[in-house]
Amino acid sequence: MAAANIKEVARHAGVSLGTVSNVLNRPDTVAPATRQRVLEAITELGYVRNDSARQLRAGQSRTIAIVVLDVANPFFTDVVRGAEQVVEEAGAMLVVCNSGEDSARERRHLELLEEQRVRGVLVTPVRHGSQPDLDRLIDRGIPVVLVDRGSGRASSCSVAVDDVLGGRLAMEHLLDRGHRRIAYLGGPFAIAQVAERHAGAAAALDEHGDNAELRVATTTSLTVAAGRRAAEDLLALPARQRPTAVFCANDLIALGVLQEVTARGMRVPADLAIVGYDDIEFAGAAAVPLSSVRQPRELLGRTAAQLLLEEAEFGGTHQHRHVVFQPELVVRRSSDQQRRTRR
Amino acid sequence: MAAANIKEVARHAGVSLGTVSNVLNRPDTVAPATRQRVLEAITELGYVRNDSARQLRAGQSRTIAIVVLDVANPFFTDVVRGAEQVVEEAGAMLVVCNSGEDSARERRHLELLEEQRVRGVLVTPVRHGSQPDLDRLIDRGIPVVLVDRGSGRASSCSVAVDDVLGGRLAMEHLLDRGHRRIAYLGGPFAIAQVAERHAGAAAALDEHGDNAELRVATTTSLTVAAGRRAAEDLLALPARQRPTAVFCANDLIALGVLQEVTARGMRVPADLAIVGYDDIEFAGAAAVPLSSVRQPRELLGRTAAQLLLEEAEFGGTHQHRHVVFQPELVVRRSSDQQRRTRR
DNA sequence: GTCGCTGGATGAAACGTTTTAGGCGCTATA
DNA sequence: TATAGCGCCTAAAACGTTTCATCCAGCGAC
Repeated sequence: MAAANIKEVARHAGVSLGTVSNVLNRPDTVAPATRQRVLEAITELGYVRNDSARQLRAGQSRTIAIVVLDVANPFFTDVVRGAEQVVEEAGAMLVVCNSGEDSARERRHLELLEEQRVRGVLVTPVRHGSQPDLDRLIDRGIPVVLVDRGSGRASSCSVAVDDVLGGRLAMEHLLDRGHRRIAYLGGPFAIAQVAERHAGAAAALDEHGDNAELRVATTTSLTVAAGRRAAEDLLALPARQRPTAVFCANDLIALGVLQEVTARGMRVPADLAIVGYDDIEFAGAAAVPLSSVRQPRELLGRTAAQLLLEEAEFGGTHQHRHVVFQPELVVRRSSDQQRRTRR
Repeated sequence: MAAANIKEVARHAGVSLGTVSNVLNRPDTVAPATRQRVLEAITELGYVRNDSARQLRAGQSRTIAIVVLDVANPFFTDVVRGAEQVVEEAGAMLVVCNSGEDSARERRHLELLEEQRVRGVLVTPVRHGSQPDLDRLIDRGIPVVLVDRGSGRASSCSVAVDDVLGGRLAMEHLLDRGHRRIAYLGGPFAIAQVAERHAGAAAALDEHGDNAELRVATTTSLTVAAGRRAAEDLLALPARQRPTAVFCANDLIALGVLQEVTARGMRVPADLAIVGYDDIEFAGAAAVPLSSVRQPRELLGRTAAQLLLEEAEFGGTHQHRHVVFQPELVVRRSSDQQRRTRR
């Protein structure tokens, strides 16, 4: 009932407190008979180790945290699963924190994690640019790995997918299919991924998009609901100005657009082509199967966790690394139709 | 760099260690001038409270855990978000653990959480029936709330949606649309929800299903992939035995079935009607919009968290409660077609 | 018989907080 | 002038581990 402590176990087994600790942590250094007695006392009293005390003494915990932009986004849940595998193999525990694309919540989480002396943090930051919160952690000696986010930072590892390339692939595809009025939907632009995918798209337009235009519609978040709202705005445009294709910063937005647009009786891709990003599991199963830029999600999580564990273990000699994966465009029906170009 | 502790802060500010603690915890009891000096010392040294020590002293942590069957399932991510709201308002921290429908992992998580002396646990258990792991926690005085899981247990609160009713609604709907060969897809049956939704379906069949039959196909998990596999098996049946409708234990399975079945050229709902469960956000956006049994997901999470906090606060006088919400059938195209009954 | 070694156990220090019992100087009250 | 009360602060104990320096008994080697 009341949590028994190691001292009571010791008394009960007729040994010293240090011996019980040895049974727990270095069982081979204690004589079999004694060990047996101690183990019996443990089960009899229902003793459970007090992790706070252990950590206090150790100065460090065995948990690793991952701070994601949105737990409900299938992209991140897959990243989490990847990280989980690696972390659990290493005997540590992964705690998942949700920033909800909100800097303040992100900071709050990082502070709490710092108080808990976590062994390391995987994080997809809400804003790019200077990140005092992260620097604090790093100064403190807590390893940080940026997830889905490249970085020139010399102070941490990062694992990313080339978002500029991803944006470029999507855009080239749409141009290739004959689209000339194209919209980019995503936001907020403070999120690096949003900005970089746009940059890629813009670059592709510069290079191959003779007389094509890219309209940008900023959303407040990367969710299905935000996608629906963005689609409404799009549909409110006079037909002649309305884009014939949209490239969305992620699949949730794309699915939102798809829902809204088909609900209003437009055909996809004939009236509006759509390309998403992430290739989440639901993209291929959508009303109109969604073209999307695929990222190796679980691999991203696994790699990030590996880098983190490595840094946590060999803090001194550790060399920061920046891993970049290549995205891949998956063309499905939502954009797979040639458009006759009107001149 | 090296984590400064409260003692150094005290020395730096020229006060005693207890005073620093007071500044941190009861700022109003210390004179403004002193408080100021201490706060300056804190920022100057970059002091961050050590949570392990705090907890050790307090005997309890301020974190609450939620153990879900599958972090990647949108149903659970919504439950998590609901719980998160409430927990954060209360100034606590929510950690999300994933059992992955695996009892061993569930146990491992519960053990770790017990070691951490969490303030409480929200859990959707992998198996129903007796749960020694949970009983252990409760014996220890750690409040447990069962989520999405009713219970006759007098030893904990629970928050659930009436799964038997949900199964019944789905089944009555399919019978009403004229189906006579119906399959139930879901598994493993050790998961209470799976068993109860089936029970509801079976009951409805008993009552209204003159000469109709319910075939059960057990899946190994509640995922899209499992749904696809189940659909393959279904399609392997000779046409005359093949069900004309399936009721799936959750939407992920239903989406898997939908994908596989349409890929093989069958029409939904004409050749096969589908009803899912949970009404996740992606259900309505599917290739064929999916009929589904809707559950109040966020509300479930919020309510569970509220009950937990209440129990954690008023442990002594707390009366366990069992909240049950009503599900609601949402009919969409995947099942909305009358079938001419052949006699 | 002495010495050194070894396997096994012990006792105490240390980790960084929070809390409690007091102490000190001052003011208001009797 | 004593006393009580108050505001502010201090010193020390306690939380439950882990670890490290010791200690002890037994034993083989010389």
